Amino acid sequence: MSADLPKDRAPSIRDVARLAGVSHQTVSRVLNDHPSIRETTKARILQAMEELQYRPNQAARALSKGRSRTIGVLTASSAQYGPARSVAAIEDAARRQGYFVDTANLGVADPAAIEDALEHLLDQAVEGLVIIAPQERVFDVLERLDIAVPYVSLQSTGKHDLRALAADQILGARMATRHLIELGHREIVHLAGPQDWNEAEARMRGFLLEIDDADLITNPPILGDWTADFGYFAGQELLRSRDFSAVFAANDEMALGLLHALHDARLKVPGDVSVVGFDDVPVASHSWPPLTTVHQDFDGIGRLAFATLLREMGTGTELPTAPIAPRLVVRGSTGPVPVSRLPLLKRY
Amino acid sequence: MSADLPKDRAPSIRDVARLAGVSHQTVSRVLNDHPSIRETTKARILQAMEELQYRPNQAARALSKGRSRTIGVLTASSAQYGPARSVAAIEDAARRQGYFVDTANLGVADPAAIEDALEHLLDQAVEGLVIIAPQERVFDVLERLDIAVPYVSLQSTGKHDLRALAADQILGARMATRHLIELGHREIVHLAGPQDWNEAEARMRGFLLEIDDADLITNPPILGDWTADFGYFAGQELLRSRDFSAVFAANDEMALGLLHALHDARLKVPGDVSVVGFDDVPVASHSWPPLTTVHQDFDGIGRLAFATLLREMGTGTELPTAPIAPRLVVRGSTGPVPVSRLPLLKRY
DNA sequence: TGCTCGCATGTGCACGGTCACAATTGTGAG
DNA sequence: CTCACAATTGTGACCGTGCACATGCGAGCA
Repeated sequence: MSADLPKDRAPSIRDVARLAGVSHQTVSRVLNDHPSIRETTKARILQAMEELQYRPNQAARALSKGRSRTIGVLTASSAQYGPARSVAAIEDAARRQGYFVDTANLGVADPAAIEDALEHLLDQAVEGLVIIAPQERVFDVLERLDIAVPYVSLQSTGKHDLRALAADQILGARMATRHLIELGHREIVHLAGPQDWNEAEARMRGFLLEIDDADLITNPPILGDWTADFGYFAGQELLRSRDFSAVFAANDEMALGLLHALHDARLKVPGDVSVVGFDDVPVASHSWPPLTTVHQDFDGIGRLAFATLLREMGTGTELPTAPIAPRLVVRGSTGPVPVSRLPLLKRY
Repeated sequence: MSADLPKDRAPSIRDVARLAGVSHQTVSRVLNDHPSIRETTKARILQAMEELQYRPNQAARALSKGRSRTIGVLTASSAQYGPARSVAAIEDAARRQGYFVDTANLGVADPAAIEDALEHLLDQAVEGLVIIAPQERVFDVLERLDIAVPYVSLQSTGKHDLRALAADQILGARMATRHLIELGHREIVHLAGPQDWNEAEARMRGFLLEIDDADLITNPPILGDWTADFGYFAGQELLRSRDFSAVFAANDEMALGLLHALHDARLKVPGDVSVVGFDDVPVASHSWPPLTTVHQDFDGIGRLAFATLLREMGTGTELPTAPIAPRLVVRGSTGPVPVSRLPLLKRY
């Protein structure tokens, strides 16, 4: 029978100590797995904890240790498949290590909003940050605020690569582009992501590098906003104005919207136009035709991000830095360049 | 010029107090907007804070006030569009009110994992919980643990409706089903979600109610797992074994997978088969044909969930409880029952 | 002038842990 | 049996804030 006088507040380590007939410090030792404690004492204390339904107070612990065991995740458009998936993986990994995860979402990404979200996370005394809002502006703010905690970033580019973890976007884009070139396509359009997104820029760079290596020419890419709606309208526009036999879209959503526009125009995919996406979202394999795309291991990236952050934070075990390779998944939306266009090719 | 002796630890209110020449309590009053403070004093303190880059310590505040200003979000499959969207909305609303959001993801949903995730959140002394893992098991665990904090649940059903906030799933399902019936369909198949998901059950119930009201008969629904892959395989199976002219899928992903199977079989949608989904994910309007589906306002649901939780927690202002109505969006995947099937209908 | 009252501010402790250090008990060798 | 030393346990201060309760001070009033 428990003799707990309901003191309305949660039981503390001293309450446990009293019940077990020891000092509060001994209880603390049990909590922290201190080596020298007599087994019988430990058992008695554990039982007292059980009886009182004791639960350690994280705030008190954070206060006295000066460590919050919390990491912050800053995301943009976290409703998108890739980021959402990575966030879930990070949370999972963090929880396994006893860390808490605090998230802040960026609706609009103007500097004020970014700073606001960042301040919010810093208020919580996070020990590290994961940035999944890979926009250059975010890094500018990060540098300006002179953040005291380590951070890593998902999705990479240029100057911040030391802290960036991601599938190699440039390589992925090159794989997609080369695939189209190998199928004989010469007039390839790139439907890019928003310019201020690092990964959009990296994919565009990969595309241009590959085009260049093949001695092809291309029109300037179309700058989109990642959405299927944009892909649809861009497709309508393209059909009206340009001559092309293949499109490399910077993500699957835009590719799917594009597919819609092509269907509307009664064009055959891949008979008339080939389409490649990027990400390999779950429905990509069920579009009509199934979408050829570049697969990324979002879970793996998330896990790796947390592991790396842990290392940066000084805790955590060293782990082999497995590079994350993107993978081209060839499905039904790409095929040889249409025969009708072959004569045209002679021009090049 | 600041005269900060770098004491390696973050500045506290006492440091600010010393610099401003007041007591720590006066600084605390500034932080908490206490009414009686001389303007000049307040200004002096604010400047001292600025100079020291002072940032209040949440852990200390939580400890002394006994309030963490943190809410917990328990999600299952948070990478799915709807939940991800609602979570983002919740975080946004919470941040606006100065609350922190701690998230725990449920990979597998066995009771041990549920309890684990819940314990994790409770360890952080959350003041409220939002459950977006609408599985009956979760509520069982919640009841068993006898949680001391208020909670609300997204997606509803039966016995927990008092705390449930969601678009009316039954109504949505009825709307989708009625739409098919009004188009003349009599052999309608329901591709349901996993039975242990409340919303899957609600949608199935809505479907059956509407079928019943129209005096139709139907085969037992097929129990799926929400994925497009399942929709695809279910479609192949259906084509092999059953006679039907329309399918109501419990979510868009399964509907899209089903569409794929129908395309593979060279069937026309909606010429041969009509398909309705549920959720209205962004790509639903760009499938081929564009998917008729039931739209839910995930953002609104998330915001309402947080507002309600705030009310339950005793803070927060009363707000009009706007019921969240789902909305049928008719697109290209549904049409009149095929002429070829009309004679068959005479049987009924 | 003395008293009350309200504003502005200060003092000291509590919150629930951890840390550094002291005290006590147990163990084995000589 | 005694002593050195390790194992185990206890004591008190401290982490940064907020609360309860003084205290000082000027204004208003009899």
